[in-house]
Amino acid sequence: MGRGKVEMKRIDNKLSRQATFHKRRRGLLKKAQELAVLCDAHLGVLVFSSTGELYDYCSPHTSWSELIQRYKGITNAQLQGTNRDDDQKLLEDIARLKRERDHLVASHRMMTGEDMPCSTTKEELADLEQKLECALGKVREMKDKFLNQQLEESRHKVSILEEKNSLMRHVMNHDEQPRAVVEAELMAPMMLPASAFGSFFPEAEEEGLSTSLQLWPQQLPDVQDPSLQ
Amino acid sequence: MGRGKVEMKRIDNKLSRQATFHKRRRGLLKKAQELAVLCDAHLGVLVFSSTGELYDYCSPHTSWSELIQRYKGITNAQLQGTNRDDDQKLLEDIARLKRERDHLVASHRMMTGEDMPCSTTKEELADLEQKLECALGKVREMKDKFLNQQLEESRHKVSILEEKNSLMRHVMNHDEQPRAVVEAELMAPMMLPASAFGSFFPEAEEEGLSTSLQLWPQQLPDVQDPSLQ
DNA sequence: AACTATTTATAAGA
DNA sequence: TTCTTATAAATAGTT
Repeated sequence: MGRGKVEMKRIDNKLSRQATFHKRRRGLLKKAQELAVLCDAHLGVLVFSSTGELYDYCSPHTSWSELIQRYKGITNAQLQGTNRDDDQKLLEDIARLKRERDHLVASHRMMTGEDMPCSTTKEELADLEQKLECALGKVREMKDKFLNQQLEESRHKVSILEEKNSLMRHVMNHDEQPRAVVEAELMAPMMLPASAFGSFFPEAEEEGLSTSLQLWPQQLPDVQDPSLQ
Repeated sequence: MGRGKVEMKRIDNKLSRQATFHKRRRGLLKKAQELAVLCDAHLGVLVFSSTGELYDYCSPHTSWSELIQRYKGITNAQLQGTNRDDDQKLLEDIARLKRERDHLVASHRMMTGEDMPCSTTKEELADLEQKLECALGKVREMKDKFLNQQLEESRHKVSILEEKNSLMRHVMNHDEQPRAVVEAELMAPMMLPASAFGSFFPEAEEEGLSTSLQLWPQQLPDVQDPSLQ
């Protein structure tokens, strides 16, 4: 329901992903409350944005703890009917996650050309090469954008300084204005965006956003708990 | 969205209330999964009909227990009936593995230039560029080695065939030797390495080595169990 | 369940 | 963000 059909997969562009998240989250919570009101149902919706913000809705006449207790009651009852072995399930989850992790680590090694599995074929190598070229292009584009931004800001700074400079020269040559006024103006701090020499995305510093990625491209993360290896 | 506007209050008629519940419940769960897929959000929807039936949706990359734990963490609410103490350690392991996994996935996205965190600095971009260049170089080197190997083997094959060919010509022109001997020699299979047109590392095929990476550079792995996503 | 006339939701663009 | 608008989707009332 929009200007075009939309493919049901993760939206690549970060900005439109955020925009869509905002709109659809509101839509979802609205529909949830409509369902609760119209049909007198007990329900809850719990949403975390990718940055970890929490949005939720819980229908009238109930509460999250009640919903969760009912949920536990029903799912446990169902589990009891079949396989009552939660611990086993958790252990399986752990095994699966470890496999996933190992897979990702291996992917990373492959991507960096650090370690290629024996079975790699010619086609896979060509494919990998193409992916790396594409990634490199994107990163260079980003770097370029970044440098241009800094250059522009630096030029802005230069022009401000030149202006002050000429004003100063003028004052020194003619000494016509009351000195106090001129000095006050010269002392005023320059207002430049904080990002002039900081990170690529200035807003990140202001809002205290912090992803788990900051350590990146240094190394793969070390695993903290040896028992998990 | 229907034949008429609908007032936002409990539907009195029981039948239409049930019909609406059925339709809107499906709509809600569908929208929930769309939001999760499109925006990569972690979310859950829990619905109880007035007769107590349970319907729920939980997005990939999370689980109800995880959602509830996060909710608890944020709201500080003392929700009960969630986990037994025994499971606590296992759940912590799972949480840690998930964090690791998310970190790796994010690294991969960064590496492919698909998604760069806001906090990326100039230095990190340059570093990433350098890493990608290095990786690209390694992959190209490997491809080169691979092609050269195939070329060499192909040339070897050519030289063997030429030799046989000249032998044949000789026999046909002079017909001096007993035919049986010549034919036996011509029929012998050519002994070429198995890898001539196979994978880069011939020994893999013989020893049945198989890593979990074969699907690589296509995509990040899909997780098989929705409860783990 | 199916069918549509309508209402809603929302994608894209400003 | 927020508004607008063209369009896709959801669904109310009906069969």
